[in-house]
Amino acid sequence: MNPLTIKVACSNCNLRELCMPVGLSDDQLQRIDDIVAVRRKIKRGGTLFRNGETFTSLYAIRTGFFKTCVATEDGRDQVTGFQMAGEIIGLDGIVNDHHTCDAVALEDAEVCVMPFDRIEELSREVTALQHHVHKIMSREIVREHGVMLLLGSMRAEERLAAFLLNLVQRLHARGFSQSELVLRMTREEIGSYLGLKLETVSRTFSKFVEEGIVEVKQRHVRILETDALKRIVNSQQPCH
Amino acid sequence: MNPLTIKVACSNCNLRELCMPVGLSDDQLQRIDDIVAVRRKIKRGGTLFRNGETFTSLYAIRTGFFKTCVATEDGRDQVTGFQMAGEIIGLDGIVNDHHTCDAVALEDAEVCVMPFDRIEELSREVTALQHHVHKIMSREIVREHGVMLLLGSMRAEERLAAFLLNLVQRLHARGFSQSELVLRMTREEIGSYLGLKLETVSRTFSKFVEEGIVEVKQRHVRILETDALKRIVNSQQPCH
DNA sequence: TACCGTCCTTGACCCACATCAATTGTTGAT
DNA sequence: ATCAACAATTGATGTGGGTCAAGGACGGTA
Repeated sequence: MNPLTIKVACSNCNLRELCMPVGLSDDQLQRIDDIVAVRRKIKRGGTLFRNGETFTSLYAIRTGFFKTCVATEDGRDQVTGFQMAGEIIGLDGIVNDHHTCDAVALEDAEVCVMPFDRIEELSREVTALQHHVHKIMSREIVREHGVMLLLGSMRAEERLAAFLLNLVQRLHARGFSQSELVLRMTREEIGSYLGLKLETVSRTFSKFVEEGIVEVKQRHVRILETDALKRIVNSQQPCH
Repeated sequence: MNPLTIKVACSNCNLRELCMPVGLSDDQLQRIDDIVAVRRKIKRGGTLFRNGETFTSLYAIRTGFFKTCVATEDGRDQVTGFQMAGEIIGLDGIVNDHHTCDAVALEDAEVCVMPFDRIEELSREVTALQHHVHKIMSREIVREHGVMLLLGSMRAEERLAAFLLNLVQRLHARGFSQSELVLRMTREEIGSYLGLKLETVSRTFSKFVEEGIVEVKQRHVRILETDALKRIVNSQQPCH
């Protein structure tokens, strides 16, 4: 259940500026260190938590890549997000003390386990942490607004373009290329996230390739024309 | 800008159990009273806040009905939610100190203005309030997961059925009928929320009427067969 | 090197919903 | 009471993306 666990600290973590508030004193940083009880490794395909499981902690992704997905009783499921290093998952569990989605590792991953009662305790004392927690939750709400806009009003090409731009932008913020990326998820998972079938995702990739906007070799994607993707996203061409 | 404002208190508000944590001491309740600086009235069609405006406060709806919507640069917009008495809006503004959506009153409304810095201040001292704030934000995240599932994987009938069930359920929790409701929004707004065109919403209503599941007279809806709606929601009938 | 399972691509066909258009019902202002 | 503006319904037609099906590419394993 709880395979490899390692004791560690945030204060010297290179992802600190992504997970934690900035401008903390040494003393405050020290206390936050104590929140991260342990790290936990998840193998590719393994789950960090599942729908229905008791909520105890938030998780900061240290390495690896996750998807979160919700399901209906009748078996359909929907990918609600893809998360990468420095991002926080588990927020869904706070309301009812139970998780309402699954978090699945798309590659071998490692997360920092942050017991939520400890977070609440400390954020009563460290104002910057308190505000940071609020911001993280608000950011998730705003992100989901964007997904709703995408699902509710965009065409297939716009969705995929927006998806690619979002991914490279986040990767770039982590020091990776602005134009090249390796998809960690299948076409089907992309499709689920974007409200499309995997065939449509594949066809849309092919279309972008034909138009010289991207190069695609399986999961390796190189963006040749970022501007073209941006133009596609807000083109509003429900034509006729 | 700030039309009618009235000084009031939560402690004797009949919506208390919807907005506020339960089981507070008189002392704590007293202090929470002080958070709600003023109330504010919004006329039908007016906006509580707009995309881009500086974020200062969360708002608890006392009376009336709101929609929130986001927009793309190219003019499309997407209704992200409908909010009724006892619900909290404005959470989107926390991340960047600016609102990222519009909140529009669909009927004359009144909200309690809760300055967010005061909320943070007091929730450092009142644990129950702190936890309550976290729950409210988490609830919104979970709600949006549900909308993503709806937009990403449901058919028109399922979407409308889910929408109606969700509305009556929330109205019922506020003491209204389980089977009868008055829609405060247009077909177009419903469509925007559900990722459908207004004609499709209208046709789907008509279909439900033909099947004897509901009665519809303009915005008055009477649900005759709740179970039928429930069956439609998780029918997973992408046919054969 | 061969085999297998998984993932991806592509083509042919079809349908749910969008689009376009005409009409009617409702509300509110004068 | 009349009119204008808006909201809702309904029909005819079109199309974007779903569905079904076949084959190809790749990675892991023996």
